[in-house]
Amino acid sequence: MVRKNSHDHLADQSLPKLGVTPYLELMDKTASSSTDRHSAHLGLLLMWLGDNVLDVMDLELAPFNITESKFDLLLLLTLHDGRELITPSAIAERLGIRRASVTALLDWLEKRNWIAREQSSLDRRMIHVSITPEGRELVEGVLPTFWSACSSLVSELEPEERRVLEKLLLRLNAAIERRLGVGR
Amino acid sequence: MVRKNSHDHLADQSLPKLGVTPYLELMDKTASSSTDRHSAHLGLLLMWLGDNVLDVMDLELAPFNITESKFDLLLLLTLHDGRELITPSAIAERLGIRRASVTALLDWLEKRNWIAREQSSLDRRMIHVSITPEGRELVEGVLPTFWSACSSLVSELEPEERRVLEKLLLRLNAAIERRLGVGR
DNA sequence: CCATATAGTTAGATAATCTAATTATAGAGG
DNA sequence: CCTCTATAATTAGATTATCTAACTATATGG
Repeated sequence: MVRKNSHDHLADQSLPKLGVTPYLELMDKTASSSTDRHSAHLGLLLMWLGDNVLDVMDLELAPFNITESKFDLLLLLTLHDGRELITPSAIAERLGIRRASVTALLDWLEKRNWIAREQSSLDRRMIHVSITPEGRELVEGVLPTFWSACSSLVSELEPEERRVLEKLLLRLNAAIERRLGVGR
Repeated sequence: MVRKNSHDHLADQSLPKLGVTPYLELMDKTASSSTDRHSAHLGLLLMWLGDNVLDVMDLELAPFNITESKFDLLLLLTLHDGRELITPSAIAERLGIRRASVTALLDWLEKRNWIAREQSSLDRRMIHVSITPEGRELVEGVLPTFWSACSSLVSELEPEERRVLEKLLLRLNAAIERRLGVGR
């Protein structure tokens, strides 16, 4: 959600950076007694980081005129390509959104000729969604940037630190996916 | 972005969960030679986790009929309250969005009487934005849930692991904020 | 063969963003 | 003191990503 575009003049006025301290003071006054302060502090940090991470990714993909969500869908189609019949319903279930929302995404991608819809001959209520050669070409063009953007997120850390972080994030993510009922 | 609401029947058809392996295979084929595979893998995981973390937070705040973005703004006003003059321009700069977008957010919050606008007497082009007693009341009502939601994100980990994670996330976040030119 | 369930779409809404244009005010230079 | 330009905020109009509810077409079980 955070984005800063160049032109359009910004205010001279600017708010001083508070850092995390005022948040922690507020937490002391307002958190339930059953809430662990250290955990909440870490969770807050994780949320801020999550926000920033998604901003970086959208910023990196912006030059390709595609958002992370749409690219994610094309990647899904790429990875399942040829393996199973992909329907809008299945996509909706996987992405955790409504079928109507998938229709909108597919309309957008189809208009650019990156995906194709084909009526299933077995059950004519169903639509088979597939990525087109042009879609595959786009994905191929974007992927090197995508991977380097992923990698740049953690370039700050030493190899050993990355191994430690990976173990921790895997566990956190598994727990959260269980909670949300999603998963890739 | 991922949300699953109850009613509305979902497809029987469902895509098998692929896990991370096909992503890594694809990475081997499509990443630039200068991209470190382990880093990219970790970054991918960080992005997925970021997405899930934001979903959890919005899900936890949903019962209060406020989104994370709007709550974030109210929190900003709370923390700066009385300290400095807060203008729409300053908010736009801090949140990394345009002034026009801030106008829309403020309209929404003002309609609910959670913030107030007052023309500055020093420079009558400027608006002083402040949180109202009702706004403060809302924030107080939401904060216990907010902190417990933060804390729940990392409840999976042991205290020692949390300390390790905190050190790593602080460094990652500092680097990313520098890159995006944002910060709290 | 009909009732009901399912797949997908359409219509219409909301949220969060954007750009470009507009209005009002401030301030600087002649 | 007047005018020009810069700045603050808003408005108008657009896009993206979501939602719910209603609709259409098809399948299937009794």
